[in-house]
Amino acid sequence: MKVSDLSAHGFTAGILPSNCPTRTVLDHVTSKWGVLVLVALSQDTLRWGELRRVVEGVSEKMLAQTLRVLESDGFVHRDAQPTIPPRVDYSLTQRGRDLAERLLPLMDWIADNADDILAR
Amino acid sequence: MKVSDLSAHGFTAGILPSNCPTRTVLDHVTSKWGVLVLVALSQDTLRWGELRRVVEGVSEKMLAQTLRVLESDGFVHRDAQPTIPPRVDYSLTQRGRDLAERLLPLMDWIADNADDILAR
DNA sequence: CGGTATCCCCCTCGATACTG
DNA sequence: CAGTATCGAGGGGGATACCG
Repeated sequence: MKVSDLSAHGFTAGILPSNCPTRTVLDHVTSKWGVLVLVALSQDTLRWGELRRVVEGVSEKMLAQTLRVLESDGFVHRDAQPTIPPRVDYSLTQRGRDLAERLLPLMDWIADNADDILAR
Repeated sequence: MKVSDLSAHGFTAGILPSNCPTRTVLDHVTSKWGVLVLVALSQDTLRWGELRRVVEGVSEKMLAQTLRVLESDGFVHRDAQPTIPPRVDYSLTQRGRDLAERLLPLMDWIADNADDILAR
C-alpha cells in the first residue's frame, strides 16, 4: 500500500507509526547531510576529498558518519584502493540510483522555487 | 539550471553553497517532522488534534513549530474559526501541493523498500 | 480545543588533534 | 589522501504546566 493512499483508505489515525522502518530510512535519507551527499553522487563517482568540497560545509566527521549510514543502507558503494596514497571512490548502488531518481525532482523543484519561497 | 545538471555542466566544486536559499528550504522540508506533516496533509485537510494523532509521536511544541515554518514558507494554510471551542483546519496551499507531488513518490518508494533496506 | 511558556536534558554537530 | 578520536558547546526537542 502506498503512503499516498493511506488516508483514502480510512487510516485517519496513526499513519507511519513511530519506530517503523519507513521512518528510520526517512531519517537516514533526510539527515542533515544525507540528501546533499546522495545528490552529489547522483551524477558522478566522487572521491572522499571531492565529496568534501562538493558538499560545501560538511565536516570530516559528518561526512564519514553520513557515508557509513548510506553505505549500510545499501545506497552508496565504497571502493577503497589499497594504494599509497590511498584512493577511495564513492558511488551510488542501483538502490541508491532508484532513490536518487525520486530525490532529484524534489531537489530541482526546491532549487527552482527557493527564492520565491523565502521572499517576504 | 537543475541540480541534476550541475555536475554535467562541470560544477565539480561547490554545488549548493552553504547558506543558500535552496539549503534553507531543504532544511525546512526535511526537518524532523516536516515531511510527515506535509504527507499527512497531502490528502486531507486536518484539524490540529487530528494532525497530532496522525503524525504519531510529535509533541505539541514540535507540531506548532513545524506548522509555523511550513506556513511561513507558504506550504500550509491555517484556517482558524473563532468559535467556542476553537476549530483550526490545516491544509496544503497550491505551493504545498506542488511540493507534495514530488514528496509522495519518494515516500512511497521508501515505504515500499524500507524493510529490505534495513534487513541485515 | 488549540495552542504558549518554561525548564532542562541529551545528542547532534563542529573544531581540533592525530594516524596509517 | 582518507579517515578516526576526543571534547565541548549549542540547540533541538521532550515533558510539564498553564491559558483563551
